[in-house]
Amino acid sequence: MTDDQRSAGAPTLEDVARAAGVSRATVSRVVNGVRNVDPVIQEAVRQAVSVTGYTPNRAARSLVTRRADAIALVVSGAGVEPEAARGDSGTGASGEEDGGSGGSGSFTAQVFADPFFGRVVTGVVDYLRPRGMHPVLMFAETSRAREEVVAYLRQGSADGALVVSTHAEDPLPALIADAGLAAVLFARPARPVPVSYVDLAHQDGARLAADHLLGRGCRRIATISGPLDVPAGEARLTGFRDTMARHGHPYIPIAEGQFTQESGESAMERLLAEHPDLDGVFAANDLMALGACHVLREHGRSIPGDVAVVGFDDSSAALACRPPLTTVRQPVEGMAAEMTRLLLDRLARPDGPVTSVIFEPELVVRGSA
Amino acid sequence: MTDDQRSAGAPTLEDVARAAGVSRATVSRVVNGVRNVDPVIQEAVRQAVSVTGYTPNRAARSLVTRRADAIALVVSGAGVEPEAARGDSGTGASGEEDGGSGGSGSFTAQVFADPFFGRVVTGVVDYLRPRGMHPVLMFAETSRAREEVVAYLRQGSADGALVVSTHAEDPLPALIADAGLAAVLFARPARPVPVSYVDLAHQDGARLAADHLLGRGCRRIATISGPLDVPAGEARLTGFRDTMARHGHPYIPIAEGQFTQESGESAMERLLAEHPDLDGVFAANDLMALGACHVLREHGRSIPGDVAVVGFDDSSAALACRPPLTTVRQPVEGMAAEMTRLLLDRLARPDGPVTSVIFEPELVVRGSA
DNA sequence: GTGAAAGCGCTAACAT
DNA sequence: ATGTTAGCGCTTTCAC
Repeated sequence: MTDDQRSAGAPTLEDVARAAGVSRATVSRVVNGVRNVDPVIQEAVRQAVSVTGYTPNRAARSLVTRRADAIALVVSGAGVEPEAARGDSGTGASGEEDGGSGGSGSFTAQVFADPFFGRVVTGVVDYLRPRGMHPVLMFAETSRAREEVVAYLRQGSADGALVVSTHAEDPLPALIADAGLAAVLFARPARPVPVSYVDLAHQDGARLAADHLLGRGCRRIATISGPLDVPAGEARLTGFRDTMARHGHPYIPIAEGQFTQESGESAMERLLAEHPDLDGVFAANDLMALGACHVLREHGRSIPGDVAVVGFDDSSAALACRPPLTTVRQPVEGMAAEMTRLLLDRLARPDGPVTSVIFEPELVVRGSA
Repeated sequence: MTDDQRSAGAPTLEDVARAAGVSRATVSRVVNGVRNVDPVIQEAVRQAVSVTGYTPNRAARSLVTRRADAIALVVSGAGVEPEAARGDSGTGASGEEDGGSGGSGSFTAQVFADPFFGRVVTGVVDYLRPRGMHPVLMFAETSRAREEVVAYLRQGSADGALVVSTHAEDPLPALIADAGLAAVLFARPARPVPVSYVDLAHQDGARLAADHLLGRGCRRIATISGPLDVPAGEARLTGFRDTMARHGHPYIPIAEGQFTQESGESAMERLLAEHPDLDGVFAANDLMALGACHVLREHGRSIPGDVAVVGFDDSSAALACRPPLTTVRQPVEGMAAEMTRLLLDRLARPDGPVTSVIFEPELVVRGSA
């Protein structure tokens, strides 16, 4: 109860040492759980710690340990209008700059409009928390922002990065690798980079969808693909098309979407206009499937009676849909947790092997197909 | 082009100073943009910086400046089953512990199931980014987790906290205030705490909804409230009820929900069972309104023909609904940005006044009412 | 305008 | 098993 601390600042190791009548080193040992400390002294130190209200100063610790005990969670990719080379843009500049802030059109807003990212955050946080760590959230959709991420890591603010790319040609993974920094990716990069990643067997997932649609008797099947410059979008289309071809449907109607509900709606409109008789649709994610369902119903089609719909992801959108979506489950939380585990492993053993993990998708049958 | 750096580690101020032929102090001045440095030397130093590839070490800087240049974004509140005092729980303990991880039932997962949080993150990040800062994401649903948040701030890992409480009796704001730490809250705390906050005029929002429903001719109106132990839930109900009373409807059917789609569905079922003739519903958030719409349609009611539905928030759920929801817009991104601004202000002037900001909601008319 | 030197709070040899 | 000591890389008086 004696309030020994008189200096203004927070109590330091020195203060605790004085209170306990030992040296700084001993207090440090106790605080960090290093053995070789007399139990009696340990107890005395613990007393002193709680009496003084001591908390280790993170900066001082980081300075000497050279670890930040923090990791960055980076959402990377191109912003709105990746290669917007319209001739009418007045200001020349280097093409991409940080746009307006706060508006619902910002990259950040776009990102979180997809339930996918919330699930990634969930997986990462749930893995990190029991280990006393917390992620620093960063976005990197411009080259300037990417430089900042690299600088952030270089200055030791974080020990490594978890990178979720929204775009195939994302240069960030290579930048990080070149700088010799630790990272793990969500999804395999377009061009090989010596970095671990977790990914889903997208093609297998698409096959599950195709098999299901065919299995329930659909014969005029179309698909709403994701953006084809995103590996996941491309793989899901390929997997779907291959399976359909193998079953005697070499040509299937395709409408490309952008993984958004709105793009799913317009893709469905297009498909319906050209193929009014279709009886099955595979959308490359749930958000687009949800949009497709709206359009189908507006056109008087019952689901799954007239048209069966299969989505992908098993995100919250699958349950927001009526009927609830039959979909291909992507275990995003588990994948994000694994990604985090890989990074922490890497930090613990920097020379360990670069290993990646591929998850298998699973069909979840609900009402829409 | 001369590669001077020979020591293994990253280049330090010392290295740059040597390369530029000046002292560490001068390099520091240049790097930090302090005036009183000869332009010629400035240039020389800048050269040396880029030649050596120097990046300031954050820990060393923090140690002396006593600022982390980081802030925490904390989602606080009770986890699943706030006061789960069922007698059948085997392990006694203090009631709340960290549950399983990764599962979709975790607190983290619950939080991000609501589009609301993604919008908060968006607003915070978009405000922080141009200022070169990034938020550290933390969750605090158990008393242990709350202690960790306080410890995190006390050890200087972050300069302050942005706190979003999901629960009225959340003790975190008081804990932070008592520890003399900087914070700004999203939503006014249940019991007064000397901390700034941003909030919405919930009652005004509910009034807009009531006026709209009455204005379009609805006469048998019910409401699906939010959890009444959450200030926002309580205020929206009060505002709605008061307005209805003022217009001659002192008693209106109420079903309490939990701000989730599912709870909105069951609430709607209950209302419909007791009041099959209702022609208007106000749901205290969009997720519940979405659930209500599903149930109404399953019961053969057309929207807005038979029953008009008004939601609250103007979240992504409003557009995921068919017809799209007429709703009360809460400018979450703007509120989050303002919250961040208040915190940064506070950090810049610790003795400044504690001011809070209340935002006005706005009715967005779409198809559902 | 610039350099020298002190020291932020901590950990990790090394010595005892 | 414990204490002594030397920095980690940076900012910041204080002299010059």
